[in-house]
Amino acid sequence: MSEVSAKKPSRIQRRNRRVILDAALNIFAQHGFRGATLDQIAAEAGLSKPNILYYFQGKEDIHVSLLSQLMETWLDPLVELDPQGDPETEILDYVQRKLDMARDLPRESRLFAGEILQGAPHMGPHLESDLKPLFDEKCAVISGWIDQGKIAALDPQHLIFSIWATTQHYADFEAQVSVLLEEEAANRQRASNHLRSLFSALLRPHTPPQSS
Amino acid sequence: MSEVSAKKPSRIQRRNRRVILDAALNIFAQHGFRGATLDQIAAEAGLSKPNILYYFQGKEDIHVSLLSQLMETWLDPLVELDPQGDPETEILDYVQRKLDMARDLPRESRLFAGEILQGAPHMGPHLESDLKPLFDEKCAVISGWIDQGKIAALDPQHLIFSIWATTQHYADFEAQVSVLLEEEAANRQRASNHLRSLFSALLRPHTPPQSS
DNA sequence: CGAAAATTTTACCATTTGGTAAATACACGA
DNA sequence: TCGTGTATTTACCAAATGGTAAAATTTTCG
Repeated sequence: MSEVSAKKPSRIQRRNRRVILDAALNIFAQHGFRGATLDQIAAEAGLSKPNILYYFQGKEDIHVSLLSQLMETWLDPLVELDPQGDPETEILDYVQRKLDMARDLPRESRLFAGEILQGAPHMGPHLESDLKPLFDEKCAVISGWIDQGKIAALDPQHLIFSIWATTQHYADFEAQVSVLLEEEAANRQRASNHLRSLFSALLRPHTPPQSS
Repeated sequence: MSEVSAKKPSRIQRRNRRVILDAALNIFAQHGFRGATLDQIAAEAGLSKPNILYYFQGKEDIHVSLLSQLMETWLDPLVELDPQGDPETEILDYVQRKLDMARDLPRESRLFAGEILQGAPHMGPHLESDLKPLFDEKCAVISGWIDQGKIAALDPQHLIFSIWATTQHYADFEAQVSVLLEEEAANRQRASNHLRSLFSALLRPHTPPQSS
């Protein structure tokens, strides 16, 4: 009986909450938290402002809902990094998953980036409780691989930072990337190849030229 | 004679404009353009709001002034990349300069990141006119090095993106980095070493990537 | 000094924005 | 079909915010 209001949500409730969150994701990702207005979100969702406030306590509530919902999706690729798998494959596949995610979910990437950029005012706890343990765990996995001589001696923490930075860059700095890159269909593949080379070179810097 | 109002600025003018821009940099970097208020900037600058509007046409004018002023500083490390120098040294030194800049000027990095994240609403022209030509020029330099067999066959454009992403990450995502890294004095050096390894590994192997 | 120009303050204003109260329309099970 | 709880709209409001007018103060310079 710890739940205060535990009515099961109706079909309309579920639909409208989903519609609102999707609209809010568009707006928040584009303008940031302060830059977004409830009127914009309402218009995007095709609902009236008071109607939106019927489903959410307020602007901040929507934002927080989006962020915590995003956390799961966001951490998923790292969760999948398998301690039992082949180290090089695992890490390069992780890079690829992160890149795919940045490409397929740019709104989510920008929402997250904006939040962190502002000092994570709505996410401090989540970072500590969700991200930090996972990060530490996977750093330990990578350290283990290094100790076993399976990959080069690199810095696990900063390796992960580099993977995050390079992959999310394509979503977060898309406005800049698109100015500098002529629009080509092959860009996606070129980015993927580049990152593969980049991190693959780091993992086996002293290995013979060929391996496959 | 093309200047409309070309009075030379007084000492007070120069001092106050500088004070305002510095205050605005603090506020804009922390809250973004929409999140920042003139009152905050005024308080930070120790001036009254109307007094600020005596020196700048409006909020947007301050923001634009900051951004165009920043452009020079920001591009400087890339300008210094010397086509005549040793390729590996030049690129690794560029990485180091960018990392130092992210560390020493985090406000500027975040201001820039926020602007790009929102789709560069105040910087589109600057990107085209200032950044793009420089970017293309330096990509050509790197391509030249590749053609001469001085470095591995890599993708110049995406290499530069990776350098930007990894270095600026430490400023832009500082809120996340500081949660995940225990505060150590050595972190700065560790990041530097890591990035050196990362890009150095990419440059060295002259083995063309396997296509599959 | 003293007047003109530059600078700063005081007192406002219009708009935007997050949010609310209450009335109204609707859905759905008995 | 009817009544009850759910969903939505209408009409607002108070605070915040970008900005202005004009008076008052300070600086500059002949």
